[in-house]
Amino acid sequence: MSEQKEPVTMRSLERAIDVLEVLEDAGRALRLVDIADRAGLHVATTQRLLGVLEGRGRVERDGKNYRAGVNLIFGAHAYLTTSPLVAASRPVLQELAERTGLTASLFVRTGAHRAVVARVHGLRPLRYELPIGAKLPLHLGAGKTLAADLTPAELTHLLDQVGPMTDAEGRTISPEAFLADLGNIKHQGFQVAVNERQLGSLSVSAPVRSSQSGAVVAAITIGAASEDVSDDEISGLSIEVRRAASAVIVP
Amino acid sequence: MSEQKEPVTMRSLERAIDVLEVLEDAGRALRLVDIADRAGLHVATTQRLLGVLEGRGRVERDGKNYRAGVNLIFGAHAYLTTSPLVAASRPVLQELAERTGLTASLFVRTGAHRAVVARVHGLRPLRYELPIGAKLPLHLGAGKTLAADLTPAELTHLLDQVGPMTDAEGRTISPEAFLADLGNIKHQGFQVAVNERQLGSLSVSAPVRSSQSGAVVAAITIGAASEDVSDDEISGLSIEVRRAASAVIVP
DNA sequence: AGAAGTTATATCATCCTATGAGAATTCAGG
DNA sequence: CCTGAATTCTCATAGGATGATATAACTTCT
Repeated sequence: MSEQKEPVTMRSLERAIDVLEVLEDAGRALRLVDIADRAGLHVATTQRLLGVLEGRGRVERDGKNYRAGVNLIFGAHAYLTTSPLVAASRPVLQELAERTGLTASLFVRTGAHRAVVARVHGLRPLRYELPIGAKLPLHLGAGKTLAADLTPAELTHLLDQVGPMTDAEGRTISPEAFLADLGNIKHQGFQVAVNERQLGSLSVSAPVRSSQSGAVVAAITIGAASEDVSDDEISGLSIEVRRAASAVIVP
Repeated sequence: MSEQKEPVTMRSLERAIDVLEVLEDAGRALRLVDIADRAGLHVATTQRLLGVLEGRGRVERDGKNYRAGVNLIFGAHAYLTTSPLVAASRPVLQELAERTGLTASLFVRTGAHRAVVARVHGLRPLRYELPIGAKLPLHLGAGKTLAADLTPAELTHLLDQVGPMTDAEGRTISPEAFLADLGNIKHQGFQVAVNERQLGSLSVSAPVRSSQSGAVVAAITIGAASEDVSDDEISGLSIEVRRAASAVIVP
């Protein structure tokens, strides 16, 4: 097997995206050398790329510090307003938030991470803010629901991409424990996470599947402060979440 | 004058951005030829660019239809969390929304358009949704507050970039009327707009200026349903908005 | 259904453009 | 003020992006 037709490639464009990803992941303004360094590019090349991106409003700078530019906002808007998945999920999240009173979210996997792409607050909002567009790991909370569907090969690849995994309490998660967890989640069809990504909070997640391929394309999650939810409420919540997840029809 | 040092340029990257902009402005999935057409590129070139962008999760496709991809969301998140302007404005918008009970927004100009980059709802929320990332014209509503600071040369350029201008009621706005409006706004230091972009709604805007250059870098606006605000309330609101706009300290 | 017209995908020789070394300049900080 | 580091600029070269062309897959007619 594997007569993999090699993917299309364009060096300059790939590199421009590398630069953007550096800025996106940095979370703060960076100087030229830092960007060049992190992207693994020559300084002159990096400068040229940044120059073009700046000219197009996709990068901004204050003096010598570069950061993400305003025009990047239109891409996100376009994604959110044209994605069939997001459109199909919105009413479902709405109803889920109403029925449970909790905050309902939709996560999408992208590479070795996941993104929050939709969110509806319930009556008891969480005290921490998790804005649309946040990039989160796959080994914590709802992430595992997304990871559970990966092939062994993809999992191996993921494991050495992310390096050592830890939870909110700083404890190390061994690859074995992680894989065992994924197995359980896959078997159960949903997942409960307590104090994983965020201390004092709890989440219940279930996978959203493509109606034709059956592949997991997203996860629906409800989140709450640990103290707001008793142990015996959880099974009821898991039913709600699973129902919601399967109510999303995505082609 | 005009010893303009010509800007850095990289054909392939510029074209990739052109393609992205086409998708961002389309508001729906497009087919290959349409994209090539709108971007003014050869089909083969467009296909190659889309292939790379898709490989990087910045474009997605269902069959033959291309649309914006998930990974674009991280760029917006990065902009919103690292822009000093947005950070400085947030608490001000918060207070403005509380004091007036109306929805307070921050707009930034980019080229011949403006973007909603921050928004805080007051007690009486508007009935139409204007999500973060929406791209709006400069000739309506708060747009004019941003346009008022442009140089004559930039205005001329703007005018033939946008073509014929109309308002929410479909009436044509002549360039002369537009320029006259800008003059008034510049002179007054704030702006009231009724039924301009959205029928039945009203907005009051004021410019946010850079503390060193004095240039207009953004606009703060409060919006309301026309019926919720009486004529004599408006001058009070304009004071609030101007105070808010000048309370934003941006380097 | 079948044909004509579109659209998408694949291939490849050519020329143009991105590249990175290097020099010049500006900046930071001791 | 001086020194090392970071940024900006220039340019020859190699290597990659380009688009004409060809083939295949879809649409849309009659």
